[in-house]
Amino acid sequence: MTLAHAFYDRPVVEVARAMLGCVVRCGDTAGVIVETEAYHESEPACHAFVGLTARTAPLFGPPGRAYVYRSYGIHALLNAVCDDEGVGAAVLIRALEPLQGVEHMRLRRGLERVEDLCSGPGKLTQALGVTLEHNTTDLAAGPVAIEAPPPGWEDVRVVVGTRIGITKAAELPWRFCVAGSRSVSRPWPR
DNA sequence: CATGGGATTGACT
DNA sequence: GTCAATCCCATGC
Repeated sequence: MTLAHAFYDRPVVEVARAMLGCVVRCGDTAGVIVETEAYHESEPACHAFVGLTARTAPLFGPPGRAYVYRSYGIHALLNAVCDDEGVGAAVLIRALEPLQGVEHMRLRRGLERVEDLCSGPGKLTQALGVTLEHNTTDLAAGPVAIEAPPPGWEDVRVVVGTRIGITKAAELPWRFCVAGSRSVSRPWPR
């Protein structure tokens, strides 16, 4: 069962935390979200900080859509657009624990270790086959879909920390990890 | 129209 | 620990 649009239509920090334990599915591959970060137009680390442009338009669109963009000219990064339409905000999905289609992930990644398949925002898109083509697609309907937590993932313990890889507004505690997961992009903060 | 800088990763010292 | 790869796009002249 995919998450309804209403799930995303609330403050982005709240959604970022609630997305832990949920499932991202694309084709025959799927994984459980174990790390997220929140981004909001009010702070300069968010792409939407510069206002409405061709690039940032998806961020201001209706909640529950995907925002996929190219990072460092190489990687595709997957976000879920949140908050009311007209507000630029999204949750960056930073890491998954592989759930289904592990062999397909290994093929796409060229790696064997399960912990290395989706332990980073650029890694998980490669493992699941998420590309820029999926930008603005509906996360409640697919082809990239987000589903409610499977059994055992409904009430995960959460660790909060500061966001990674940014230079602006780096002090905000808007990074959320599942405590104890070995698939996070970096060791969870203490 | 030219330029600079990333919400990263993997290879290498 | 360091560093290059690589390209879109926001910004400034």
